[in-house]
Amino acid sequence: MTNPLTPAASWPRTEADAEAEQQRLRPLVDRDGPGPSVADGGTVAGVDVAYDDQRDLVAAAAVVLDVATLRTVEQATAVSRVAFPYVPGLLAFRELPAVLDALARLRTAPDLIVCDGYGIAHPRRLGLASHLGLLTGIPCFGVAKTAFTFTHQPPGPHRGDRTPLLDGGEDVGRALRTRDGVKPVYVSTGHAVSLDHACAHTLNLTPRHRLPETTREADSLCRRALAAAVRAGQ
DNA sequence: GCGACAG
DNA sequence: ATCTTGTCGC
Repeated sequence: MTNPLTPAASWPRTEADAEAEQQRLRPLVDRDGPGPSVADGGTVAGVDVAYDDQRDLVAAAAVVLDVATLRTVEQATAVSRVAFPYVPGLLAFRELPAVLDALARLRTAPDLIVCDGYGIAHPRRLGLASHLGLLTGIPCFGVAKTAFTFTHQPPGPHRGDRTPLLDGGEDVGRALRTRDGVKPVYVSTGHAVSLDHACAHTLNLTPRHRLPETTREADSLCRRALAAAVRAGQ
C-alpha cells in the first residue's frame, strides 16, 4: 500500500505517465549485483509473452529451471487483456502485467529471472529486465535478439566471445556469442545481478541453441497458453 | 530534418 | 510481436 514500487492500481495509461514512472524508478536500479553465480546453483526463471491483437489478448509464461541440470522445475501461465500498446522504449508496460500474474502463480519464487529483451540498455536505462527486477526484488537480466540502435564490434567467432554493447559512448551490455559461428545475443544487466554473472548464466543456458533454454521454453509455453485461451473462446 | 526503434 | 511453406541440416 505504501510500496514505492508501483502497485497494479497505478499502472500508467498514457505514454507521458509511463515515461515519468521510468524516471522515478531509474535511480532505484542496482546495476552491480553481484546476484547469484552459476556455481551457486538454485533456480532460474524465463518469462515471455504472446499476443492476439485481434482479440486483445495477452498470454504470459514463467518457466523455472534448475541452474545445475537445466531441468524444468515448475511452470505457470496467465492470460489477460492487453494493458498498453507497443511503444518503443515502453515495452515493459505492455508485457509486465501478464508476466507478474504468471510469476505470482508459481509455488516458489525463482532465484533469478531472464527476460526476452533489454535491461539498462534502454533510452532511460529502465528496460524490461530492470523494471521487472525492481517490481519483484528478484535478480534479473535481459537477453535480446537484436541490437538495433546499439553499436558493437563483432565478437570473435567462438562461443563465449564477447564485445561491449554501446549506447553512444556508454557501455550498457555485451554482444555475446552463445554458439560457434552464430549471430550473437545481447546481454544487459537488469537489476541486482552483475553483467559478468548475467553472461555466465546466458552461456550456461545455451548448451545447444543460440537463445537460452529459459527463453525458448517460456516462448513455447505462452504460445500454447494463448492458443488454449482462444480455443476456449475469449 | 525525419523516421526508426526491445517484443 | 505477427503475417507465413517448404526446406536444409544436425
